[in-house]
Amino acid sequence: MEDDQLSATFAALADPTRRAILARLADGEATVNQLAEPFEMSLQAISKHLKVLERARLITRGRDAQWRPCRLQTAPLETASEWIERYRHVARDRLDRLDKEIQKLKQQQEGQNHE
Amino acid sequence: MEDDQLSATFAALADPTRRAILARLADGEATVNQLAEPFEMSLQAISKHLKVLERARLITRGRDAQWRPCRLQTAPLETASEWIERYRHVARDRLDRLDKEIQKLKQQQEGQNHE
DNA sequence: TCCATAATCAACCTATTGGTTGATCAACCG
DNA sequence: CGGTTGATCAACCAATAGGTTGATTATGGA
Repeated sequence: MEDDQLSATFAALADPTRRAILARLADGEATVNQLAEPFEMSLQAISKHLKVLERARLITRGRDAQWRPCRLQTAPLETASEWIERYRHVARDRLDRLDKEIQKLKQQQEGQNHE
Repeated sequence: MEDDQLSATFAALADPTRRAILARLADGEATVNQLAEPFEMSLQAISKHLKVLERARLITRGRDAQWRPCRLQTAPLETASEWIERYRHVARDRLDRLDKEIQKLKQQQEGQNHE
């Protein structure tokens, strides 16, 4: 896990437990115990996962008596998505240009055949 | 790093060196030495990064004499992007619904004030 | 006040990451 | 053939990840 924001976001997303937690939080706030309920592992392990998500700014935590409700933050997801889309599109556009060049070369070859 | 494809993709993206390599490959094929050139670290370290990217299916490698040209594969990027977008939208839609409910409650309150 | 509940802190353990250096393999070229 | 270049393999190392158990903190309720 690296120090920059984008690396922290992707590292946080690279664990299925944490992704499941985020998926749950997309439906609304939840406490630590509620989030831990579906998993086999200890509450402390979930607490550690939440700390990772918090440091990656993917969640924020409030205070309601002894409960600490977790809330999803979508801003880092947006940044991560933008990074991915950017390079997907660069690659796609490049392939499109290559395709056009090939078409052009084929046409030129056609022309030569007819001479 | 986990065994499932999505975890492997995100884990691969969680390193700035690997992201820079992918960014370079979005512009077209490159050999290991070409990819290593901008970095301070050893060629072997880059080779390891490429192995991570290959296992995550983010790149494929050909054979051209003693060169091993690397090529970007966008399919895993698409899957990763879809995962992120899905939960961003779930969260956004939920907030929209909450907003509408609040509007409705406000209107009801208005009505009561006028009785 | 005393106890139960929610959650975190602390110490520990094992496996993995991300880097190093040195040796090796594979292909071309004089 | 022998040397050079491109790249990987192997062994090693320090730091981190992801889990455990046990102790601790904070709040609410009888």
